[in-house]
This record gives sequence, C-alpha cells and structure tokens, in this order.
Amino acid sequence: MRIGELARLGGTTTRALRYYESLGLLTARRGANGQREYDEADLRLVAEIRSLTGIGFALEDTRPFVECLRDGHPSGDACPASVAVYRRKLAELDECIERLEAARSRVRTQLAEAEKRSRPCAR
Amino acid sequence: MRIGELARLGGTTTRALRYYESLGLLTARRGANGQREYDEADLRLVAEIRSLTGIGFALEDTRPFVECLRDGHPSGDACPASVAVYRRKLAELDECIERLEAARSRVRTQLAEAEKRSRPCAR
DNA sequence: CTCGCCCTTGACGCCGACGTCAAGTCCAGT
DNA sequence: ACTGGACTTGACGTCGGCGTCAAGGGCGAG
Repeated sequence: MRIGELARLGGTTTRALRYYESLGLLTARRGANGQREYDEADLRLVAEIRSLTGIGFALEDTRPFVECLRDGHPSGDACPASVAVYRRKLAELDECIERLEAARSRVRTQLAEAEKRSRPCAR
Repeated sequence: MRIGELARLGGTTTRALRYYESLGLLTARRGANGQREYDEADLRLVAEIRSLTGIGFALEDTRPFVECLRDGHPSGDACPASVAVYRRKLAELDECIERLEAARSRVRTQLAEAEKRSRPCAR
C-alpha cells in the first residue's frame, strides 16, 4: 500500500508518517516511480506508535517498541528497553499526577477563600 | 527600583519582566534616562504572576488577577473574573489528572503483562 | 579616562509534533 | 489530451515562555 492508505488505516496523516520516517521510526521501500510502499508490518508499527503516543508517550519513547517489533518480536514491549520506558513513564506519570493534585488542592483552597471573602455572610 | 532589582526580588529574570510588559501584564514608568522604574505595587504584581504560573497557570490566566490588584483590590482573586479562572483551572486540572491516571493504569497493565511474558515462570 | 555593571531595543533560537503551502511528478479515467 | 487525485521534496508556521546574543547608552568608582 502507499502512504495515503497507510495513513487512513493507521488513523493518522501522511505528514505524520513522513515525519516518523525522518526520525527513523518508519522506513519505506520505494516503488519504481519513487513512491513509498508499505505492508502489514508497517501498519503494525504505525499502530504501535499511535497507541503509545495516544497514551502520552513522546515519539522518541516509542522507538524501543518499534525496534522491538522490527526485531521480530510479536509484541513491542517484549524487549527490556521497552519495559524500561514503561517504568520511566510510570514514574513520570506518578510525579506529574502528584504535582497536579498539589496544584489542584492549592487552587481549591484559594477558591474557597476567595468565595468566603466575596460572600462573607453567605450560608 | 529598576528592572534588575525587581527581577531579583520577584525571583525571576529581566527578560521575563519585559515579556510580561509586552503582554500588558506589567507597565513601567520611565525615568529621565529612559529606564524602567518600579515600586512595591509592581513587586506585588510580579509576585502574583509568579505565584500563579508556579501552580501551572498560563500567563494569560494571570491577567484577571493582575488587573484585579491594579484596580486596588487587596487580593488578586477578589474579582469575579479571577474566581472564574480558578473554576476553569480546577476543571482543567480534574480532567488532566483523570487522563493521566487512566494513562498510568494502562501503562501499569502493559508493564505487568510484559513482565509476565518475559518471566513466565517467575514466582 | 577607562572599567564594569546595569540598562535599552530588536531579533533569532528553542522545544515537539506535526500543519500547511509551494511546485512539481505520476498515474488512472474519460 | 486533459483532469483530478495521490504522490514527491523542501521549507516555513504554530504554540508558550522565555534564553541568548547583538549593539549600543548611562553612570559611579578609581
């Protein structure tokens, strides 16, 4: 298949696919006319990339998963490097959630105090 | 005081202060030599901006607070517009935290499965 | 006078993940 | 032959919040 169909099937755009290729995440065979030619394995890679970025992974973080799949593993997270990214991401998420929850509680406090001041005698 | 001192006292940089001014968050009187001149009220504004951005507010979100202070209110969140930003921000934080927690649980699941596959007979 | 430090404006750089436009190529259908 | 759609590369634009550099002006101390 060509890039347009891969984009459609992968739920993304041709621009994104070329961008992935520029990062070395995707590689394409070229047909006689110079156009990129893809197969099911490439679709699998795109699916992996989209799935991970959809969760919030940076493109660079998807690299180990993609390489793992290209090495013939049935699953992108079958390799130690991928699992390491899982762990790092988990730690990042924990920290991020913690910070946001702290921020939320501060905002809540501020909001409560502001309302108390504006309606000092409200029930 | 001049911009350097305001930056020091406010815990930021001169570049940031000039940027705030370009956004209309800060205004400065000019001395005879063309240099910016600030007072305690300006320091108060900077403190408000830094406090809010420190929690994760965008600069634009601090505008109502700053204007509220400039209107003579003792607190930046004494105005309805500021309180509205609090509410909006709270909703944003709730949604963001929710998404991150969902992502975290997905990553946890993936990690657990990946480890199960890599060490099928581990205790 | 020079040194050094602070100040001025203007403008480009950075990060990530593409969007969007330009100008041209390739191919199938009518 | 012509049209329309899909493809190619290259390059600039976007968003936020500044960092950093350039090229100068102002001012007190020695």
